[in-house]
Amino acid sequence: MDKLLKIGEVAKQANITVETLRFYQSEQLLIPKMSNQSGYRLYSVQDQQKLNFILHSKKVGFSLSEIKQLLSLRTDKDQHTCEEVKNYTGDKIDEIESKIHDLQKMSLALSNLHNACCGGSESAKQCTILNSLDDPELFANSNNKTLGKNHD
Amino acid sequence: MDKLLKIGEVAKQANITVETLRFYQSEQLLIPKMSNQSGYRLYSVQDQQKLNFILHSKKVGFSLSEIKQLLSLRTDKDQHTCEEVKNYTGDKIDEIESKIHDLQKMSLALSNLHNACCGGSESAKQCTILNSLDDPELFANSNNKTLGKNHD
DNA sequence: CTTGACCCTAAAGTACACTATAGGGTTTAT
DNA sequence: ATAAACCCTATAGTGTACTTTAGGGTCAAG
Ligand SMILES: [Zn+2]
Ligand SMILES: [Zn+2]
Ligand SMILES: [Zn+2]
Ligand SMILES: [Zn+2]
Repeated sequence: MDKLLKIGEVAKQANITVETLRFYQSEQLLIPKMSNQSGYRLYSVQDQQKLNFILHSKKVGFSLSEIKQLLSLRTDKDQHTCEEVKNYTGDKIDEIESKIHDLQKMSLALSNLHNACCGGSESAKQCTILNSLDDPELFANSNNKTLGKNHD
Repeated sequence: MDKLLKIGEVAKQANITVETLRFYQSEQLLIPKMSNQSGYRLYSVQDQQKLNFILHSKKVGFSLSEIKQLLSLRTDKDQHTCEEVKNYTGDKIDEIESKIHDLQKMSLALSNLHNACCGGSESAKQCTILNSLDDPELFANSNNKTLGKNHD
């Protein structure tokens, strides 16, 4: 019933290498059970969910040691007080909200560039609308200026 | 009129070290003008905005080489066609939206933990509500389960 | 019963993003 | 005019997160 996958199958599904999975084990991030007749690693569905969390967290800029702490909130509850859990999660939530905010600004700035550009095969140097936003949009603290379309 | 700051002042404002700024120059990411009487680096307001963009982009998981490409959209327009610009920005926007999505899931999962935990000084092992969410919330593909409050 | 695809450990090597060190010039304030 | 506080270059070293190498076991298919 509890489907266990071997390292190669997990790696393939997650689009990472088996070496990365062994590395995560050596770092105590994701510890599968080991088959005691073959010595092979066997990953449960929960292990695969955990791996998903690791990969998504990495993508948005968390380090492996931060991810380890996040995972330990669930796994090592008895090592923390409720106060610690509450403070830590509160701080992380703030951090995440700030990342979301930064990403929304970047998305807006790039959308302005994207919408302004005609997408044709000529040099973007000629793209006057692209030229017209020559100071701010891509940078932080940008304002929400909307632009028209097309060249010249 | 154009206020130029020395490296130490810029570093202090951005809360990074002068070595990092010199490193960014060596990587062609942020190239200030050099005073030709003292040989000191002089950073313009635009340079500082650029630095802001670099720092915010880094925070959300972009590598220095990705950031360099993003910056080059504005700086080296003549080296790209409109088509390239449009495709590149389109792809980056998708990537950013996906990061936002992941962060929103993490935020929700951590908020559930945060709201469930009483914040008291006892071991979180005792925190039955924290115990009750013992499989999914923190992990990817989580669903939006809302929890009550308090211990026992 | 062997061959190929897969798995194992241990240890060395690599890419990225800094960080520190050595040796020296510039500015500013007393 | 001299000393603290700042700046410079060049180069070596560090931490993180893998990646590769070397030398073997395991397992399903033919
Ligand atoms: Zn264009
Ligand atoms: Zn165009
Ligand atoms: Zn609690
Ligand atoms: Zn509690």
